[in-house]
Amino acid sequence: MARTVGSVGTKTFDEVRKAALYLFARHGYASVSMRQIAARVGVQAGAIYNHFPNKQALLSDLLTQHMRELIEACEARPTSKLPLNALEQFVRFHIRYHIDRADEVFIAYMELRNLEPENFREVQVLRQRYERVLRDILRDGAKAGAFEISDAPVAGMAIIAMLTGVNTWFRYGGRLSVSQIEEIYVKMVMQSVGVFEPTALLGALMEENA
Amino acid sequence: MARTVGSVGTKTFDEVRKAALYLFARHGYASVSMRQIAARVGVQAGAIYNHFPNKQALLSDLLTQHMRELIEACEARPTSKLPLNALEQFVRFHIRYHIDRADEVFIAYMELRNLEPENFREVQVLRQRYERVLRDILRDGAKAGAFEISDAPVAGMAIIAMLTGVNTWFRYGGRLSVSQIEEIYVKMVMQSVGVFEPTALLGALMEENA
DNA sequence: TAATTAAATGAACGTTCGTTTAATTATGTG
DNA sequence: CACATAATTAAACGAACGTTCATTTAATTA
Repeated sequence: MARTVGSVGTKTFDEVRKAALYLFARHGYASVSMRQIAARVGVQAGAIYNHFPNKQALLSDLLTQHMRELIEACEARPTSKLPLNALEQFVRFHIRYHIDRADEVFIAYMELRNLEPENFREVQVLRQRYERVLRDILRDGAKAGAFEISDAPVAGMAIIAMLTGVNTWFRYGGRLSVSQIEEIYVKMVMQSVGVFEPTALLGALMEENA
Repeated sequence: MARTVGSVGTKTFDEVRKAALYLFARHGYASVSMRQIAARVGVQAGAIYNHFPNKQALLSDLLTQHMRELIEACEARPTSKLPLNALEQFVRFHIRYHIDRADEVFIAYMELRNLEPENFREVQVLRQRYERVLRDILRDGAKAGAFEISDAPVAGMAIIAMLTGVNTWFRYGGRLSVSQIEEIYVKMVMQSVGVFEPTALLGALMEENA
């Protein structure tokens, strides 16, 4: 096997992905050498080329794979017909997923510019598909009078930025639990779109984690 | 002059800073070579070392300088005693400043990890001083009953992430003007902390840009 | 005008980079 | 067990990296 991302799922393939993810997230794509990745796997640099044609393919694989899994998980999330509940469910999903996959999320934002044009476009399309989920919830909710927002696209970008920002400061073992953080963000997002009364769903979950 | 950041304010010094800012923002610190920076200035790579001792000092200078100017501008912004107005003024300042200095803001977030420990700490201290401004507004406002927030530190980080996120999508000449974007974000932030009625200040500015 | 200093050049330094190649080892199938 | 194939190693490639340095050029001061 050589010159292509083909040995999917084999032991070394997965270990190379994992090592690259770890190192890219901590030091950045451009600062990490193939030799460093190989050393972390316990192998020589040349061995990586049996699983990935080059360094760029390794980055591209990590990013597109992450975006695909994000979308897949997002489509499998619980969703209500009520815009209000749908938004809350999206927020909970996004916060949880982005805390669980901190490294993947981080490089998906930081290393976009190190993707060659074709790979960049592929990731960009996937990202836009994800952002559209929230934008549609907001648009439908605004149309139904459930939300008080000036502009659904901007509101969507603002909310995603707010939520994803949790990754820049959250660390396990800190002052707040994941559940507590989730509640804080849910409340802020709901309020930001003009929803002030706790919903049944919101109220029940706040009791649960009180 | 050599081996130190000493030729501050000279022509080439400023041009090197500007070229580095431009290139770091677009391609990332690690991906930009001293030769590329020099070429953009119209000079040979060695000439840069008459103004900066090394590449790291160039990055560090850009980041600390940016943070200092941000804090200086922040301290010069209009500020009300009323938490509600103070928050609105902070939001307007932050949005404007971060749209005006897109490149500086971008590298201040993206290239932190490429700073050596000592330089990193310096920038981090400045960043925390800035974040504290918003946190104090939120804390005081919450104490006075002006805001409906669960946790001032988290709310502060969430709001800053939301506002700074404008840099990832805003481009001049787009669908919305800077003023319109400012209004949208002001409204979202005020609502996110539980403020729903347009204030006098908010109302007046919305009229102005209607 | 002469002396001094600053700035820039152009070549070179040692090192590291991503990647390739030939030889060797491991693996799995008849 | 033999044999084919896949995986890995160790060495090497040319290119590019940050940085240094002797020297030249330009500007300033004496």
